[in-house]
This record gives sequence, C-alpha cells and structure tokens, in this order.
Amino acid sequence: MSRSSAAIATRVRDAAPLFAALGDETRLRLIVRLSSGGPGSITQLSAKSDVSRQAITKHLRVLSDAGLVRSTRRGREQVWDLEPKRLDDAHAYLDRISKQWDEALDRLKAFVEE
Amino acid sequence: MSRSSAAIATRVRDAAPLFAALGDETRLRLIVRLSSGGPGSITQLSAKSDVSRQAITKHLRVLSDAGLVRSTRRGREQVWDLEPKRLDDAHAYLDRISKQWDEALDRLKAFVEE
DNA sequence: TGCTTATGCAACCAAAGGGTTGCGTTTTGC
DNA sequence: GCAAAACGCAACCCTTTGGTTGCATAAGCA
Repeated sequence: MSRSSAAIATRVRDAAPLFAALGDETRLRLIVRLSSGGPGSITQLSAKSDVSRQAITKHLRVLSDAGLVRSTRRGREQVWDLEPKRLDDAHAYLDRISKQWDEALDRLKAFVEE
Repeated sequence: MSRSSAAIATRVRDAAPLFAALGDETRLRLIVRLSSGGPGSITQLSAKSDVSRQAITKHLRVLSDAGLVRSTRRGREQVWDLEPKRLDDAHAYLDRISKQWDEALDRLKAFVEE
C-alpha cells in the first residue's frame, strides 16, 4: 500500500531542513569532529577551525535546530554533543527513496514483460 | 587504522554539496517524484509544482551538479532521470559517520572500564 | 577583589539562493 | 510553412546565509 501524499509532504518538509543542515562543509566537519572526537565546548570545537568562534556558534545553532546535536551547560562552558538518532532519520529517509526507486524499476520491468 | 585527515577533508568537500542539494523542499520533491514516477520532461516535472518551470529547471541543474540526476535530450524535450548510485553515496557517508560515532562510544566505554 | 576564560548578543556585510518575468530559439505536427 | 509546444537565456528581486567585528556578561581562580 502506498502512503498518502499528505504524509509524503510532511516527510519532505521534515527531511529537507535535516539535509540542509548537513549540506555545509563547516557543519559537516563539526559532525565528523563530534562523532570521532566526542563532545566538546564551543571553544574546543572552534579551536582547530579556520572560522571564528561566533561562526561555529551559529553553525551549532543550525545543527541544533535540525536536531542533530544538543548541548548541556557545564559551569561557564556549553558542551555540545551529537544526537545519533537524528542521523538515523536521515538514513531512513534515503532508504525510503531508494526503496521507492527500486519499486518503480520493478513496476517498469513488470510492465515491459507483460 | 584511521584514514588520513586529507582523505576526510576530501570526503567532506564531496559530501557537503550532495546533502545541500537534498536540503531543499522543492528539490526533495523532485527526487521523490522521479523515484516514484519515473523519468519526466521539465514540463511534466513542473506541471504539478507550485513554482514556475524556470525554477524547476534551476533545481534540476543543482541536482545534476550534485550528480543526483541526469538528462537526455529527446527531440525538443529534455528528459530527466534519477541517478540512484549517487543516493547510495549519501547513504554510505551517513554510514561512515554513524560508524565513527559507535566506535567513539566503544572507546569511551573501554576507557571507563579500564 | 580583580584578571582571565568562555560565551552571548547585535550590527553589519557580501554573496548565494530561490523565485519571477520576458523574450528568443528549436522541434513538432498539421 | 507556421502556429504551438518545450525549452534556454538573462535580468532582476528579495531573503537567507555564512562570515566578520566589537562589546557585554557570567563563571573560575589566584
């Protein structure tokens, strides 16, 4: 059974900002840094970066809005951490598209063969 | 063994535009449309859309630059088609990040337990 | 207390993005 | 041959975005 177009539209509206958040080099580097190096404060995260601390702060905000990272306050520093579940969402979405694509190919194949 | 940072940087530079291309509602809808409905001309693809044909053309160009779609000329119309391999690339990239994340968790666990 | 560190906030800027309209060009099909 | 269909090109528009700098504020620490 196929999903309603309303559900698909909702999914698209949900997925687009997620991919958009991943669609920037600096942010993708942050994700990689967090995923390989573990949690870090803003200062730590902007230390090896070629852009300013404020730029990093903005990017973290974008990632946070997309649900990809979260932060906790520890004293005077704010520690950012990855939210792996959200990566799974992106994953799942790509899965769905691939699956749709395969199904379309199957339908085409069936049509040609009939 | 860990990959060189140069290779990681290359990967990031490659993946960012890919996700960026997916990070727009209109484009994501095009992808969904192509994956479920099969190839289509620009006119066909912009028929059910709420934006103009030229807007669709621009989006297709972006998707094409990202390697997600390709087109063939057929008479006076240009038919666009999905490039599923490229979706797999996005897929694989997310896989890598998730894996890195899991490995980081494992290292942390080992560190805590030692 | 007073200096230093870690952030937050705000203004500002140049470039890119998503969209439009208008018009020119190539195929079709009668 | 000609009108219509399908597209390409270009100019223009407003908003978003990625980045900066400057200054204020909060938390540690000697």
